[in-house]
Amino acid sequence: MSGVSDPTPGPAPAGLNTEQLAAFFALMEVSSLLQYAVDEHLRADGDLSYVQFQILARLVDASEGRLRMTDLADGVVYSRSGLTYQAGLLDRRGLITRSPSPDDERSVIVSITEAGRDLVARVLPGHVDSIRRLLFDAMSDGDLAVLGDVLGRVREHMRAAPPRSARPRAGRKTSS
Amino acid sequence: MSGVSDPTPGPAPAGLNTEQLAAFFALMEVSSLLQYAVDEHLRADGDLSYVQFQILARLVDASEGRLRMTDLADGVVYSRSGLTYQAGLLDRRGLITRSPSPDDERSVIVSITEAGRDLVARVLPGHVDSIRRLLFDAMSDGDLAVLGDVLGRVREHMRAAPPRSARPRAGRKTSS
DNA sequence: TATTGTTATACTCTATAACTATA
DNA sequence: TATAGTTATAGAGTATAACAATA
Repeated sequence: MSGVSDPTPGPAPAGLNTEQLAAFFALMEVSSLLQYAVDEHLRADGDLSYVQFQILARLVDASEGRLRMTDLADGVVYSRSGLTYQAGLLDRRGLITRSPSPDDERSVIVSITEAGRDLVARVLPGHVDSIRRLLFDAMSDGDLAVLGDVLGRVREHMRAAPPRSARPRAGRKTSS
Repeated sequence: MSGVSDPTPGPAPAGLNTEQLAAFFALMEVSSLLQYAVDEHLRADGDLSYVQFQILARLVDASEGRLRMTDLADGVVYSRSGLTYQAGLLDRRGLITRSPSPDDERSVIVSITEAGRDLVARVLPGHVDSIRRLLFDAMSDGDLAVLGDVLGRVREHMRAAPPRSARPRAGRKTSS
């Protein structure tokens, strides 16, 4: 990576040092492999993409297994149309249902069905297992503590300066 | 995340503990946000996807800016057809050229062009900058050292038990 | 027979814009 | 006017399988 990491000789003024570069590439590769493995497991075990699993998992954890579309979209990165697409797929499979909200006629309440809960329950052990095998079997308790701490702080930092909300096309007021 | 992290009361026999779960989610979110931001920058600055940038960056670092298709495919996760697709895009834009290898008539040598090098050079500062701002501005030197160390070990662990090479359809001998 | 790479094809996913309906 | 959601549509990306050519 010499060419990219250090395109010009010298003290590399505004670039990343070797250590930073290595950490960045390690992070990208680890997350990529993890993403790939998790996706494959969910697909094989329950014919679910990671996104679909996330939606279901969110609903499982939600009060009474119900959330508005907008609340789901806020968690999963997607555009609203993307969520509608995924919700359509899950709905068609009987894993969720959608109904108009009594409080706000514009809103749609997404509810997880029994079949949805069952599927999550069926898929979860293998999901968790693959994460443990790939990720946590390679680190000590101390590693875990530090990793969680650092990544937690980085996440807060990133959320504070959201990369994707930079151009709020419609909505996402700065609460001003 | 109580429902997912702890579906049944008790000592959670084969599951992940709270700390592991938090670390996992932090990792997934951080890498997702980072991926998103980096992708957006590369797209805006040079009309490149991250994959395309990776291909070009690899070529820049390669001896004389040349690599075989297979070598490129080994680094970038893609299927061969996927690489052919991406190479076609880069070729069309004059960022790379492809020519038959003199050594092995089956192989194709991919070479980065001057335009390709220029584009990488033009895009690199912003790329590096966004990584630093998002990732490294939120951590101390000590954090960086530990993060790099842990992730490096995890990466080795994952490479040792490759998730995607589990089903080598054609190729990828275990060198036995 | 194994390897390298391309092509054709189908499919999944995502994003944009236009649209409806309610607040 | 702003918000919630859907639809239509187009585009990028990926995977599979069939294929040709060379080792």
